[in-house]
Amino acid sequence: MTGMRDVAALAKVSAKTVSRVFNGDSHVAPETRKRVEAALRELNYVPNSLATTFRAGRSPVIGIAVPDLVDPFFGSIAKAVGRLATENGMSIVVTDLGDDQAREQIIVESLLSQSLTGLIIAPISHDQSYLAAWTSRTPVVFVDRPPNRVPADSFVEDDHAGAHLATEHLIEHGHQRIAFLGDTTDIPTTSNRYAGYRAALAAHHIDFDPALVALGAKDRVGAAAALARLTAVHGRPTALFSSNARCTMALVPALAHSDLAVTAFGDFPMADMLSPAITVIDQDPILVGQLAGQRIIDRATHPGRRYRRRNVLPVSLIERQSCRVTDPDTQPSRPAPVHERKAG
Amino acid sequence: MTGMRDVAALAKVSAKTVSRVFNGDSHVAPETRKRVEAALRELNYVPNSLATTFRAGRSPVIGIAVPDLVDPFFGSIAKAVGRLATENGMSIVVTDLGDDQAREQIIVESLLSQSLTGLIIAPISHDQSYLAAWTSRTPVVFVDRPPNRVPADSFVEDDHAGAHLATEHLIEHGHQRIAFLGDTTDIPTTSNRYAGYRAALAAHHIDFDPALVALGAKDRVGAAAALARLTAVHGRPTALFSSNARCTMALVPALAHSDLAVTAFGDFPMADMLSPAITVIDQDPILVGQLAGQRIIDRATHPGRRYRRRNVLPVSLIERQSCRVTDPDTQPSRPAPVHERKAG
DNA sequence: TTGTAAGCGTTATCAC
DNA sequence: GTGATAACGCTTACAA
Repeated sequence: MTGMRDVAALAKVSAKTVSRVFNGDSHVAPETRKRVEAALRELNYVPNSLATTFRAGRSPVIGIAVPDLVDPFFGSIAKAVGRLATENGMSIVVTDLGDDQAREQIIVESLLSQSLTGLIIAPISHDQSYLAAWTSRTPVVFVDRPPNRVPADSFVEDDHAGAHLATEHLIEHGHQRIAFLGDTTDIPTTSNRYAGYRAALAAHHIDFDPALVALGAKDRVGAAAALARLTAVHGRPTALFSSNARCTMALVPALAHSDLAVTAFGDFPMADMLSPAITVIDQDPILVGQLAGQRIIDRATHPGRRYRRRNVLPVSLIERQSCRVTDPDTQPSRPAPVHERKAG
Repeated sequence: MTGMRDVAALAKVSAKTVSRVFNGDSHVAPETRKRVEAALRELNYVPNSLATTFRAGRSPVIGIAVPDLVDPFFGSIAKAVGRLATENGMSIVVTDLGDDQAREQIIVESLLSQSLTGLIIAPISHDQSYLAAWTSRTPVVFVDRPPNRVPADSFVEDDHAGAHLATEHLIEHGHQRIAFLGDTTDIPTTSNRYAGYRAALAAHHIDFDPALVALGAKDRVGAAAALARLTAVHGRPTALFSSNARCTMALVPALAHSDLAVTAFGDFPMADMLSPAITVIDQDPILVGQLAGQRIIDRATHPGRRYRRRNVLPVSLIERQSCRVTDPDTQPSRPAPVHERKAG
């Protein structure tokens, strides 16, 4: 590989002058600059970014750790951060945390040990206190899920309000026996939504029935089992609130054989094309990614400045048909927009 | 940050010995090793990976450039490579190429200038000759789409056979007027599938009708327009082959108002839950990712060795209902498996 | 305006 | 078995 020394030799200047020219330093004689530029071009100089990065002491890279990269929600976040990074001459390293909570710390610390410009994380464990040792060196921003046992920036959706909205929507459609479906209330996202669900029931003076809470719906088998348990309950539910998109997608097959009205937290591709089309709480992953990425850049650029730590983004309800399954006299509205799969 | 010199001072040895201990070199007296290990632990030594990487001259990172990270097909590839990378102590940098062909080279070269261990790419342009300058330093593996104007490893699905299979399947269901839907035959993936489609027609002595080829179906609007054009044709089609998952997803809304039988190249989440469930050619993005990632590792580990450049992976047909829309007397088979959205 | 020297943290070389 | 020294390619500090 041809380095600055080679260019310097060809242009008959010192390596430092080549550095100056390459980095646009103004204190170079036009004459010299021209010679150096010619040499740069002739040798097709490409800087050794490993050396530059080493010298700078920090890598122009934003790390992203999410539970599941294939989930379009997290995929969109990564994509949005990626675009922002590219615009700022940086790149992104992406890690899939999977679902083994015990591995989170190892994976994340291996990311952090790379002297990144910043880290964006949607954690899967209940304790990110291990981050405390890193945050002074590397800005960390939480997305979708708030930090546990460590102070850090976060951009999360309004889980409570969204769940309240979704549950209330079912109540307004005349339902009183409304089930809650989730994977695990272990993660704050789900527990917040659970709280929102209960708050909506309470606000409408509907008694909460623990028998209507079904967890473990992380795949199709689990969702079918959960649904079976629910319909076996004495005083079976007439409606169901699914607390996240993954559950909802897992639920879809079982739903086909059911007459439950449904609202769900989180839109997903094709949700509007199912029968019935699913009424959902819509989030904005692209915005989340943009805000989180921008925060990393801001923190890295102005280390001193103060920022709002906790940021809650509003959500909205997209009404489709699934909320009125047992409410058939109402006109179906036309399908509302859904996140489309598209590039760019 | 505490470095090897600090550890060395504490353990009263040289930095080199610390390096030896830390890297498990056997030529260290047990006595010394113990002292050093204690010091390492006491100072909580974390190596400066920037320095290590700089010294090594190459970054333990696999680059991935795909058209669209949110597309579950590419997302799965990235995820599979990521797992492999983690298992080998590496990470992945991911870039979304978007759909601006002109930017591909800039984006990819900015990746390559980082001295990666290797690059996995699903290109969007027609010319990757710019890679020639890099391949001697960095192994490059193409996925999903073969290289253009540059020799390189590739792992692609059997586009021709898959399209042939899908088209033939419609023919076997009694269709003679079969349309081809795509975004652009510009990319080899689609043109290969187009060829497979035509070959199937020819094999069954069905005349090819150019009026039944509809392109530009890259989003819902485009797909609806394409479908409208097709149904306006004299001797309108009774069936349609959609040449990629993106088109198919875009087509779904329009399909609801149509009686076309459909087969499609590429499975996607919820394809089995639509009405009708879409019969698809199934690919295996996880396998693609594993093979491509392994090839990068192999090439990096054994630079001399020779490998098979062109690798074509078999595809299979998953029969659902959409292929028999105008063939209603046949029994619908039960839904076949689909790539589920799941972590881990 | 330009060049020299030093150093970023790690590891390879080669003495001891 | 252990350590001094140099080197990776670049940039900062300082000198000329």
